[in-house]
Amino acid sequence: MGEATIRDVARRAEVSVASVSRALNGLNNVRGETRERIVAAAKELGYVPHAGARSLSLARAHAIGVVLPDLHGEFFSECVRGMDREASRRGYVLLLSNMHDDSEQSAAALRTMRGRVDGLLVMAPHITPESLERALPAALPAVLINAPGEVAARPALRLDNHAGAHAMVEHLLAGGYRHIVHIAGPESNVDAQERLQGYRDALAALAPDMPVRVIAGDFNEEAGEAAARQILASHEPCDAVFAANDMMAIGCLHTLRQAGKRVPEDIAVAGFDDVPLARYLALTTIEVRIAEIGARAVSRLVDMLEGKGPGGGVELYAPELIARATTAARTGATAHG
Amino acid sequence: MGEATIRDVARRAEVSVASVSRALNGLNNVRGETRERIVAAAKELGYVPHAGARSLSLARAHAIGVVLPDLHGEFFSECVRGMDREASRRGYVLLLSNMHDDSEQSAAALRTMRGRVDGLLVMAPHITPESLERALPAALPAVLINAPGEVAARPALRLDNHAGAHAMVEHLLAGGYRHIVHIAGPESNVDAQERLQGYRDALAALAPDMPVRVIAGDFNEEAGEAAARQILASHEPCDAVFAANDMMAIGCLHTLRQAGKRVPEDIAVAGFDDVPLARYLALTTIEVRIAEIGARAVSRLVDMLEGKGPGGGVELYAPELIARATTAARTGATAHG
DNA sequence: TTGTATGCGTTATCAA
DNA sequence: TTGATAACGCATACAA
Repeated sequence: MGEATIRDVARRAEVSVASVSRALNGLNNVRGETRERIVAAAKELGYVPHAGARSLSLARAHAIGVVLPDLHGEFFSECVRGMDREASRRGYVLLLSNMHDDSEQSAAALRTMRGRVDGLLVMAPHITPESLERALPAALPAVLINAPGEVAARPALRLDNHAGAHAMVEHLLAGGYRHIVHIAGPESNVDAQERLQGYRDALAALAPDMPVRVIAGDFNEEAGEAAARQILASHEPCDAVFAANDMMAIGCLHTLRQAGKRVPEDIAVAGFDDVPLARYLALTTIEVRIAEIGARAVSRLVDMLEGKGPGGGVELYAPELIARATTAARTGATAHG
Repeated sequence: MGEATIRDVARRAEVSVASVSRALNGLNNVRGETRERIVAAAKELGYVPHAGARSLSLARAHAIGVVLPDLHGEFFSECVRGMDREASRRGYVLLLSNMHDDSEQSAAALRTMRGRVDGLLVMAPHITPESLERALPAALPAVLINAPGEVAARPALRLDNHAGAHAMVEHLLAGGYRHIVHIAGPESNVDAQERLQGYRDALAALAPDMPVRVIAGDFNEEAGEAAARQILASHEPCDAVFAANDMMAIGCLHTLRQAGKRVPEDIAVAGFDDVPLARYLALTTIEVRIAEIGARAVSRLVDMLEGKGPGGGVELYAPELIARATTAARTGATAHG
């Protein structure tokens, strides 16, 4: 009942399995006529090599394990899309596993990868370096994406959140905004941490006299709405909001407008990520080319696997600011407002 | 250098590999004291079973191959998320492969799955049943999602596009709209075909005196923009547009508004899919619970693999209409206009 | 150029 | 209760 094996092909072509293997793998030490017979037999039987057996024999699975957290939709798919594109280009398959917040589950996810993949791509913005290092099989090559801190000299790709946040604060100041409030992401999330720090540092460097004001959030839209209500209720001045991601910015935007505020005339709003929604709402944000990062991560990992590169080092990806209507410059504003 | 194998554990515990296998797999025919020694040795060596070897021996990989087309972002991720959730719940891993339009690549994608997975989940709204049947390994259980036609009695999950489109036309007519134009999706896409047919059938059944007018599209925003321009330039009456998906509806919506049309006062607009954007633009649409479909597909496949179900048959998923502002009822409208 | 035999890491069968 | 050993499907060193 099962599929044809290499032995069936050998029998049909009246040769040994070794010859079949050689012929089908394109080795040159096989006579032309023999090869033809083998190829014909394989075709007739619809023979497809058993990848599992093959990888056991070769000690290469030509598969890459991908461990991602529960990302926001668009982000997740774009990342996987970029990875898949590069992986299939280089002859690898992707083994996917969502990593849930539970670090126990994460470890289990990593374990099931053993013996199925040649290397790992791990995005873990919320796991401590220590527990990540513990869960990561030492012998398995891995590329880390947006992991906090340095993990055991593993090659890593990181979004330059700090630079992005810095650029955004600079942009707002240049537009004439002075009292910039930051809605932060989850404290345990390294992206959120770096964006917050970028905000702080930019303010300290470019407008040291202006107040630093941070409202806690969790990357969800509701947090943005709550922050907006807090800002509206407060008596402290605020002419611009910089949220740590677009979803919070969007929630904030809506709540402000519903309360009768004009954006950006009364108060500017900016986000981070450039989700598709951002374009439609004309929300100023920071573009994160996540698909590109995913593809690059695969490329680096495959280079390692094939001994083509040293692998080491952290690569930083600079995101780009997309200025839109929600932060249009105040009339008469100058760069040094 | 490599990871510890079962033999290393056996050596360390001073038992045979057979005992190690038994102990670690929870068989009861192993003495308590022996089991403890084995477990201890495994832990000390950080032993993790080699899934590849295991699946070769068991003839079960505990992996599911997922072949998806190049879906719109949110759709793709939601689908995979639903699948992953159910798969990990039932102890399976997902092997992912984007299937590009090229049917050659698709066949290749399916081939690389052989020997790695126990079953297949295939979403192929744009491949003919014949070529899909040809590419599908006969011996591999598979569940089809939104595949055109019946493929070799494979169990299938399908979105009831026809019912969704029908419901939308009914909704528009009830709102007092009479001249409803449909912007179709790609001709080769079965979802698009069914939505178009639903539109035709609903109109024929509920408003046979009203004109059927279809503008060709391709599911992209630009097609919606082009359709809007066509509608604006035309002298034929049109008070509602029903696009085969949200992206085209959104493109249409923007172009109409930019041309000074009021929506829905001058012309109503509706889509299909309920992408996140739709909510923000208050676009009436049809909600497609794609994650649920993905999870259900996994569930059915695993049932088949574990002999728990017959598997056969086509399951239809009824989508739900989400009425929003872009199709608000005309003042004074009645259900029978 | 071809075939034989061994190993990849596991599980399962059969004896002991 | 344990151990030796034959699969699983393939690739490859070595012989012929």
